[in-house]
Amino acid sequence: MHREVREKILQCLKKVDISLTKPIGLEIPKRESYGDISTPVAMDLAKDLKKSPKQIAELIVNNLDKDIFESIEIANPAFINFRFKKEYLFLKLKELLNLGEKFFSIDLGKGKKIQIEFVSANPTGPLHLGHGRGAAVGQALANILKEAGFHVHTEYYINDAGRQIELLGMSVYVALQRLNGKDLPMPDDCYKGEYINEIAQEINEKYGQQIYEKSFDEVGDFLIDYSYKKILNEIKKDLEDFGVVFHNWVSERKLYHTGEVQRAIIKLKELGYIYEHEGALWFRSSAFGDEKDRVVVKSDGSYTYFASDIAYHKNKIERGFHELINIWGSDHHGYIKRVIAAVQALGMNAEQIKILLIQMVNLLREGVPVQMSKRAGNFVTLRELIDEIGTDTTKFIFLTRRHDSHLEFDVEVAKRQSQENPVYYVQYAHARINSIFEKAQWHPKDLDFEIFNEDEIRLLKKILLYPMIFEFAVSMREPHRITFYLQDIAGEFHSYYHKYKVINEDRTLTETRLSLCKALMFVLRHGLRMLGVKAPDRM
RNA sequence: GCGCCUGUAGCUCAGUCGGAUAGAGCAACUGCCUUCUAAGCAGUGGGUCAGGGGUUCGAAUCCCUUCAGGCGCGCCA
Repeated sequence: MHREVREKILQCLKKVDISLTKPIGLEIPKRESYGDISTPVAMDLAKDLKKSPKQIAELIVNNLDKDIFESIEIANPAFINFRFKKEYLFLKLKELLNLGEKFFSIDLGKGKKIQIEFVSANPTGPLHLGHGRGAAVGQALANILKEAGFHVHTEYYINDAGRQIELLGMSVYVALQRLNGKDLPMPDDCYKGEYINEIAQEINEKYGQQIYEKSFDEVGDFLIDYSYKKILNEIKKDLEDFGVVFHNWVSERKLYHTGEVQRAIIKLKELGYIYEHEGALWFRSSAFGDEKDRVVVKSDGSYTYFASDIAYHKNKIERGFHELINIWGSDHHGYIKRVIAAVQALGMNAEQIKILLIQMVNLLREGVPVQMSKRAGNFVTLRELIDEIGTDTTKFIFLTRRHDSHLEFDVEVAKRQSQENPVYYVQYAHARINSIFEKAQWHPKDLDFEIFNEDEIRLLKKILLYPMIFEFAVSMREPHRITFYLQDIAGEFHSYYHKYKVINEDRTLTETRLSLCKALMFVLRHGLRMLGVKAPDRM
């Protein structure tokens, strides 16, 4: 619906020979008295055209094709407020009913290839809350972008090389020794969670003394391999149960083994961005706005983590994506500039890579902050949330915040609150509608939309504006906007449901109201599907 | 010390890259189940948008500054 408005304004501007410098802004007015949809475009144009905003607004209104509007008003300072004709609304409703959820598919992507890399947690321990948040956002983003016509490719980058993974092996080794009566202290930088002991236990049962009697040098590689693979499998299972699916899993090790890391450095050297200083090789990231240059090959000849990351991004670029989206924990923010610098050095525009930071999740229990440390083994896992709170609630809570705002997650409240939880509110609306359709047969033949009352028209308008919200969520890369809309429209429905009987003695009225419910059902299903949340038939 | 993020109702948070009289949910209080699901509805109260300056027709939004909180600042990963 909003697209027709935008289209008409564009046509009109063309007609009066005004060119735009930025896209036409459309808003849903705060007050109903301001109309159904509104644009501040006249005010935006005022500066460029050196005319009063009001004059421009009048010019636009006078030259506008008004067929779908009941009224168009100019309000102070120079908003143009549109109100749709009922017949037009009914036309759109019929279209929606015919198409179902396909009504909401739009082609904004035009086949553009986007890669989203998210979660990418080190396989040194179970996924925790923060990873869950990244997973929920990443998956929802993938869903909406795909729905909007982008070719979306999701990927998990496995940091299965380097120091952390070695520490994992060492942790298991020490746990194994302790299990067999040796009084070895667990080194400070080792992982201490219960899962380490479980892995040690498992290895002990399977292999016993042929492992623990040997030195770490002898069995380290085996332990590392065994442990990280086991953990990675757990991670995969957790994500699967959380409804998150990756098209691809990329191994950091592999980038080393195939020589891609080396080739990436050579490539940068050829491009003139690598120089030697104090025995190390540096990448000239300062040429792209980073505070200082960064080491890629240490003076002892080994690569830094950054080197493999460059290789990984080079690999992404070579696969021909038009846009890369990386979803990181906010504690990596200091890393952004150098990665964007590397991507630019390798020939991509800065606009083609977006790094979304997922802010910290502050964990509370009954209002009391819980200190989380992966190494200390003191944290709430995603698995725990899935089991105790459920995937739908967990996802919904994660998606009821902007990704870059801090989130307080009180586990006890989320568990206890199951009755007042916003996700149930939305799902309940769907279940209620479904129960209506279980009681009534819907034969959308003798519809008479003219009998809609004020409340029904309002609900219909809100339903028909969902595509605008959806489009906005897509272009801003902000799935949480859908979450808020769903809560809003669910509220409208509950209110309506309470006030009117959908099934009643009047055949035509019943059919017509059922049509409205059907339309809303499509919206709820679509929105929930985008968030990765179930739309249950009964509750 | 430098950098990034945040500061909106008692609490948790929205607020369409500058727009109209700042919005939800929770909590509190008052009502509503013989009627399509009460995981619901109707209503009431609640704000100097952290403080101060600036930019302009117009600021929660942009700039400067102060304060408060979080997170980063290795030839670690």
